[in-house]
Amino acid sequence: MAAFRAAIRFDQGSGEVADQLCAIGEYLSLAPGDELAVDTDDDRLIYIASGAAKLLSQARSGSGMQAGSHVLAFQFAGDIVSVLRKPAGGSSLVALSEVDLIAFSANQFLDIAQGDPAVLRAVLVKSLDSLQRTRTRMMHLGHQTARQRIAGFLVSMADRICGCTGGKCEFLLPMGRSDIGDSLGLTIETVSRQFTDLRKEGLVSTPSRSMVCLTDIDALKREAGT
Amino acid sequence: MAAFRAAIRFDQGSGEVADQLCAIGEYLSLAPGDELAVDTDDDRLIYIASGAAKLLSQARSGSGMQAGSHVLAFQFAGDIVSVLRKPAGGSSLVALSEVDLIAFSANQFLDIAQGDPAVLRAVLVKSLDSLQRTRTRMMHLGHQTARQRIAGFLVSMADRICGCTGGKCEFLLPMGRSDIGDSLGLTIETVSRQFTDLRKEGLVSTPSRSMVCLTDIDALKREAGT
DNA sequence: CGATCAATTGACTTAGCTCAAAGCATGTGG
DNA sequence: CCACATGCTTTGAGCTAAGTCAATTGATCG
Repeated sequence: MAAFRAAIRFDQGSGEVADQLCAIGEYLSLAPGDELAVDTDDDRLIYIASGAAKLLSQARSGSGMQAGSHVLAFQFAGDIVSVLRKPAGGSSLVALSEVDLIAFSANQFLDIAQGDPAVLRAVLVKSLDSLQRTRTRMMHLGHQTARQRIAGFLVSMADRICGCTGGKCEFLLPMGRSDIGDSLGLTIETVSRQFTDLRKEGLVSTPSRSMVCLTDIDALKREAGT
Repeated sequence: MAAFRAAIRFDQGSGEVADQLCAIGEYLSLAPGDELAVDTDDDRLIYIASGAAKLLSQARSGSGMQAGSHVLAFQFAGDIVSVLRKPAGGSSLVALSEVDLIAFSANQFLDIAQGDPAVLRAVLVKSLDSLQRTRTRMMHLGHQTARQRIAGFLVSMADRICGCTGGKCEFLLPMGRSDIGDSLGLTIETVSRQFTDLRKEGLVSTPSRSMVCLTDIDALKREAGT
């Protein structure tokens, strides 16, 4: 919870508001594959305390058909995610690893945060940032080749998972090829072929299924054309 | 200015804050093709009072090279747009038609709005909505065919330009094929071919270069697969 | 040590891009 | 008011990157 306070800069505001927020937050743990129970009444704001998750667009079709449930984004510890209720093109959050999170009703959260403009402003700035990142990514999705997308994805994961922005780096990918492809608008096969190419060129190695070693992040950045 | 007050729900707050905001807002008019002068010091929030504009991603490369300046979104009267300064993956706003707008320094705006949580909250909710729309669009960009993108684009323009969400509809597109293609991640030629196909199927007609008549918006929605 | 599911590889198809050549609007000068 | 010039738009003919279908390999777990 201390991390949460830091994340939205409660220190700028009164401790009282923080306490109120803690009171309405639901503290939850998810096992890999678990989906955050959908609340159809209200949008929710989720603070991810630890672990990794994927944010899915909720496909239409009430029952089993999996027609068109796509990965919108991956989320890691420290992220604040908004999960919309069904009618408003709802989304859902599925754990990729063991995940600890705090869930708020968006309305309740805003009602309380309104008592502390600093908190509200911090959340606004965070969401404007998020908007910009998403816009940039959207632009890329429309104009990048498969190779650029994969290179960019790896660079981004290196940064978000182990904080590396240059040189060498090695980490476990919490998601499978299928989720990667889905989030980048590519097929599993194309993802795999790109990995193979990068491997042949010595930019990447994959000792196990989910472990990746990036031997030259700067070269990958160049490949990504970002 | 009255429209602006309504847009961000100043009525919920004190008139005083509205007055303060009006004081720091720059009221500007742009002719078609004009670019909003870039402010390198500070991010800006722009309220579009009338007209249409395109939001561009600022390509790197200081000088003339047009390498990679893409259309991120189209904006119409009533929209609030955030234009980021250079270092932060800057963006820029270019008028498509005669445009009237009000420009704020983001920081100044937030400093004042902080005095009125209701305003801050309204802007936050607007930006969370925007984020969700952008995410949804991003997902589509990754997974839709050219035909679906064009159909979706036309449906969206019908809604935003003349408020039509069904039946027949007729309006002037303020942007050329090139901007359309760019915003959808397609080439001019592909855009044109899709228009031709839709024309042959009687879903669309184009009496002049920039005029379009949609004969069946609902059918287009089905085509868009949204 | 198999059983199972994810990842890889291969062969083939295709949507959309590239390059190139007309067609049409829109605007300008005679 | 008409002829021409310019810049969009449309159309055509390949080409290529990525998707599809199908088979194989390899990892992970009971």
